[in-house]
Amino acid sequence: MRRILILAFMTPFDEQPVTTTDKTFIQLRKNIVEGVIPSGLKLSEMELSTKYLVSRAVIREAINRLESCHLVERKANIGARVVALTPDGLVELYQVRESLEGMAARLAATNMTDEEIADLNVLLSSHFQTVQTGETYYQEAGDVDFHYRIILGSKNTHLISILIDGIYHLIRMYRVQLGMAGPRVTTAFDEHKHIVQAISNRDAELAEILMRRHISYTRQNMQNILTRNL
Amino acid sequence: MRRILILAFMTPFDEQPVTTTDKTFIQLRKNIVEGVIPSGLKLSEMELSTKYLVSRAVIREAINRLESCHLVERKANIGARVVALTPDGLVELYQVRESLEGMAARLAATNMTDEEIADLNVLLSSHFQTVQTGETYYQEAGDVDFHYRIILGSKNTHLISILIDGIYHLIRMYRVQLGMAGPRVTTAFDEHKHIVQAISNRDAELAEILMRRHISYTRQNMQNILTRNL
DNA sequence: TTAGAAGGTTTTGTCGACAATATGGTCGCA
DNA sequence: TGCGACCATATTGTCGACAAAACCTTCTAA
Repeated sequence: MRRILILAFMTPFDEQPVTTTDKTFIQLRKNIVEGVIPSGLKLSEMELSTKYLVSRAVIREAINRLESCHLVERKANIGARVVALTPDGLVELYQVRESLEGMAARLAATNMTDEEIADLNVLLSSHFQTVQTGETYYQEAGDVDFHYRIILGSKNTHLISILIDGIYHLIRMYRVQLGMAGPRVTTAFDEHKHIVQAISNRDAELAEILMRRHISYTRQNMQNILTRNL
Repeated sequence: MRRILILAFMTPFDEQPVTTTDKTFIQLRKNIVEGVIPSGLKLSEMELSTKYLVSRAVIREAINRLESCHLVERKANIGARVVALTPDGLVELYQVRESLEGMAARLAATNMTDEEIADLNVLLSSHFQTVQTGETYYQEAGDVDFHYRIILGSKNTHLISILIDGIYHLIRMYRVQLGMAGPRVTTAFDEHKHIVQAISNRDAELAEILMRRHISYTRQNMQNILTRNL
């Protein structure tokens, strides 16, 4: 049930949009992450308000939220534009991600309930099956779900907020727009497995080390693709 | 010149307020951090707009920014209230801080220019002198300045943003409202000195270890005071 | 020809009013 | 007496218009 939502919208978290601003924000974010609104573009409030059939106030508030996610940059009296994707930016982003998700894995090894860990193992099994079928879209969703569960398992609200509200959409933006369908998916599975084992053993230090290494590999992989494409 | 600003407003960074929203946001943030607007209070948009002599739209946007800093929590159709300060929240906050500032110190050891490191040593010396005079207000400002320089020295925009825009005001809120005038100031000086030495030697690993330890000590100190006060 | 100023145009910032939702109190009923 | 529905009130969400700032074009002068 919950996974269906994940696959459908790729916004795995119960951020139920209640106001029109919420809906507009989520729609804009989706379009930016997926490149429908291209990187670097100036966001005109008037234009967007006619396009999305809402008032300028709604657009303004949505843009403010996008700025909080670091998906757009805003200058007073000038306007907002979608962030540029650069190799340096990718490195900076992954430096932060490595540190924070390493920490998340460490905390998760201590703070996840036995039930949550059991669920994580179930997820890993189902992930293993889809890996064998070779459906990259499902793999991507599975990967995101895996990381999200560990982040939530840290039980640290600040950490969760920084990662999920703050940098995960940007990570996905790099992935999608650089065309990372991922030759690394199958190898990443083994890394996931070892991380889950460490968490199951409540080995916090090892979980952190393995997670950092896992993300470091991912970064190297992305950098390779990035330089190859340039 | 720059330090005068720091001492005057305790907002050490060139966030020049240009719009009235900027000014209102900064004013509200200051009042929340310093407890003039008490923790847990509901923020009424109408009330604030009459109090600060600006329109509701300005207040709304300011509140949105406060939410981005995690200084208020907002619920759709209900409203925003100032965050509560709890022992658990403090621990979570410092877990994140330790990880991120440790990383900042590591990156700073690599990325700071020789000139910036020289400036940091100058700051340390002047800090040493003020420590001897025993002026806690200056000491606090000096401490903040020290940490800010290292954070900026990391040259990682995400890290800088998360720490300075995101969690530093909340840290200061805990400090101010728990009355941390700080018996730890003088001992902290030695820790600062060793961190600067590591950075001067371009020893990234050591800088991270020392910074993490420094922040861990600070956390323990605050937890002691917090439990003592309860 | 180019640099700079002036004015018109476009865009963002701010405002007050209306619509929709939540809150609080009262009444009725079991 | 206690619980739930209903209505009045208050608060937030959304909108369109006005004010102010940035931009673009054109014109002038060195």
